[in-house]
Amino acid sequence: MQCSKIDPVQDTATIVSDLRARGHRLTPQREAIIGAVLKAKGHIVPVELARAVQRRMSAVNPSTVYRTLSLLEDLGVLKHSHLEHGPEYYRATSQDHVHLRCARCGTDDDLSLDEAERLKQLIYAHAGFLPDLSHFAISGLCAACQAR
Amino acid sequence: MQCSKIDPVQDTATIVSDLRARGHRLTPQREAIIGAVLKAKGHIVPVELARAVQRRMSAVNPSTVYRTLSLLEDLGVLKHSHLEHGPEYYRATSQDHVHLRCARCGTDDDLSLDEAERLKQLIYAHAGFLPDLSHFAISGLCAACQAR
DNA sequence: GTCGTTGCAAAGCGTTTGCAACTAT
DNA sequence: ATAGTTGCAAACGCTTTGCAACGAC
Repeated sequence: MQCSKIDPVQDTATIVSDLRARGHRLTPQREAIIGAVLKAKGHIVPVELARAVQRRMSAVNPSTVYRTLSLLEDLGVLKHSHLEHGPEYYRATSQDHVHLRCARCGTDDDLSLDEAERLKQLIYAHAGFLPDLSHFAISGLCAACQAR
Repeated sequence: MQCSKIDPVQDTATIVSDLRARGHRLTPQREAIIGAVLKAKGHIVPVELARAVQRRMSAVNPSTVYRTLSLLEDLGVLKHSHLEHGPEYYRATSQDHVHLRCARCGTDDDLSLDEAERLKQLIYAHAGFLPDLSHFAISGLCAACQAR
């Protein structure tokens, strides 16, 4: 229930030395990609990053971008997210609800309408942002799987 | 621990008559696909549904499944979700945070750590489900865009 | 010079589309 | 008989992979 993770500032220098410590090399392409990654706020969508990098550096092959992203994941600079990969369609009749899916056992559950409403309020209280909860999935661990 | 879902029952019969009302036809393939859609709880991932249908009915072409899903969307049986399409990677150093993205203007915002923590608590209170908020994006409308 | 890295091209996967054959009505 | 539907094959966009050339060290 804690979320006090210290956020070590990750600068190019640190990443590059981690890279070298593992016997990897710094190439102009990697420099550009790392730069783009650090500049990105929030999430990183591979295709978009690939395009962004290519805009700055004429000819970086997409495969290089993909390979570098996965290298950065190995180095611990990036993490892969399965969270938002998912559903494409949902039943039109279903009311706003928040779907909970256990990442380990795959069990699905929903917040009650009341709980969903409170969640909505909580978010709305932040600068009046109105979330679209018409369909919403949150990944995590169910009680049973946490115990294991 | 179940929540009260008041899911207006959408049965095959209703869907089929809507279908016909629009001048569409009922084929064995569509029957199978509709059956699978109704059986699905929660979200529907096209590829998975396609495979599920093919398991039951030897030779349904994937394109038929895709076309039927989009037809069902036209009929209002399904809705398309853009919500969870997105990010693949996120910075490993970033703290748990909840990302808010305005669907209209694209502005990004984050809940404060405190707000994120309360959101986590709220979800945790439901059957002890521990959400993974390490990276999380919620779509909706920012205050400015609601006004427009 | 070594060996990690790159670009290229080909292949993979999910999805879309054109078209001729089929079939529910 | 008349459209709406289907399967097939081709095409598409994103991603991965094998391989030879390249270049950081």
